[in-house]
Amino acid sequence: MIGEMAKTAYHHGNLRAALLDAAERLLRADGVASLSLRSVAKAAGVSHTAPYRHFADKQALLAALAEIGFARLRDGMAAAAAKHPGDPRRQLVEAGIAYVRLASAHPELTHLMFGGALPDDAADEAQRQTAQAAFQGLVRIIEDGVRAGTFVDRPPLELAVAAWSLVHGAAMLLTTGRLDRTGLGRMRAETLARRLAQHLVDGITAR
Amino acid sequence: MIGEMAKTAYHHGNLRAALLDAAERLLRADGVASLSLRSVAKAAGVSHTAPYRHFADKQALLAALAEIGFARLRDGMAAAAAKHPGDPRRQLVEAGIAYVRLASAHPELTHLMFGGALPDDAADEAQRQTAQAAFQGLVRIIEDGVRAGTFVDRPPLELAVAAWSLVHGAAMLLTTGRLDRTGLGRMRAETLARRLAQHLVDGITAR
DNA sequence: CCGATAAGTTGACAGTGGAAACATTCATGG
DNA sequence: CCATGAATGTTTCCACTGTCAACTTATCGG
Repeated sequence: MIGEMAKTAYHHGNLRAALLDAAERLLRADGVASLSLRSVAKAAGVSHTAPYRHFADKQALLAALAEIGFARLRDGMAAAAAKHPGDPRRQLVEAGIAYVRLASAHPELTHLMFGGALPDDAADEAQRQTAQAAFQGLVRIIEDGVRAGTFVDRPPLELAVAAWSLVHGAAMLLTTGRLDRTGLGRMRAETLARRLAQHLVDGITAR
Repeated sequence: MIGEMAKTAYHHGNLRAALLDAAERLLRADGVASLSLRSVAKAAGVSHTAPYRHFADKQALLAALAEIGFARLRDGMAAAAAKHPGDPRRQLVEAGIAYVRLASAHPELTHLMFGGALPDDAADEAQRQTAQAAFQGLVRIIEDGVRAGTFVDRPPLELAVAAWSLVHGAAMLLTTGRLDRTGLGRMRAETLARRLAQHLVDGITAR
């Protein structure tokens, strides 16, 4: 522990992490619309331009926050796969549940990650890679399932996109309150996810 | 044509519609992040506070814009159902295609409608009803299919939410560029939608 | 015709993201 | 051990934003 953690102990200690932490709290509390760089700085106890020593601009901070979310997603996918080794169908359902659960536990962060609030190219390379890794968790489950003959003989990518779309759509509809009027909005996110995922698994199971 | 169109012909002609039109153009061009009320007003050729004569605030204008999008979605769902009368499976696939096509034709508007940019309660009652009507298009297709024994005997609402989630997720992933790295991103939206929808239709078809 | 009112304008204000110039602190090699 | 340069943080400033209040103008019903 000589010099490797150099970045962490300057003036503030570890402002970068503190800013991301404050930003996530404010995001959860007030939504992305009313999250200002200045409020983040204030919450972290620094001046309103201090963040610029750690992030190129506001978008960069939000992108870093989004990447944290993608990393959680990636870990959730991996954990779901590890939970039912050798059983791709259960793995897939479990992954779907994890996806929806994470999203509904952090709705505002999810909207930041996927809502297009990052105007377009704001996604840096690191973020894209982390997001890709999360998706690969699904792809791997499905590749295994196709190889084992559990799932239909279709391009695994296509099946993975179908699965991803389903759980992603459910997550987004849930977290934006679009299901509130349907009577299913009050269902526990996990329960809903399990039922929806099961329909797709039925659809892609080899017959 | 005496007095019923009273609201349309004052000073500007029909500023409300002109504002929504300008807003949609700017939205498409620059994204939601850089869409300012002032730029909308300028594009419509009026002063920067003129919009307040027609919308309570910026959120209200955006909400009205979103409702236009939901109305298109509702009409698209209805048209898809009308295209294959008596064949719920094709109706459902067609509805999915229409959904994804509309979204990828108007990505920024889609993000406005679903991305959580309207902070929370900004959805007025009219908008919620229009959105609900769009969803009902799906529900009706599925109710018919369940009644006819085409689809599995599950609550139609549950099946409809599954279908909605799938196409909605596909639309969001497509329009946020999340599929670009997968190799399926370049596929025509309609083709992708058809394949994905087919998997779900397979899943909910009675066996 | 005329007054009420809807529609649009002008000017102000606080809050925002960001740039520039300045100040402070650290970590290190002479 | 300490000066020096880079990393970190602050102050000040600016253009722009959403919104409010007060004002002007066009329109329509009596």
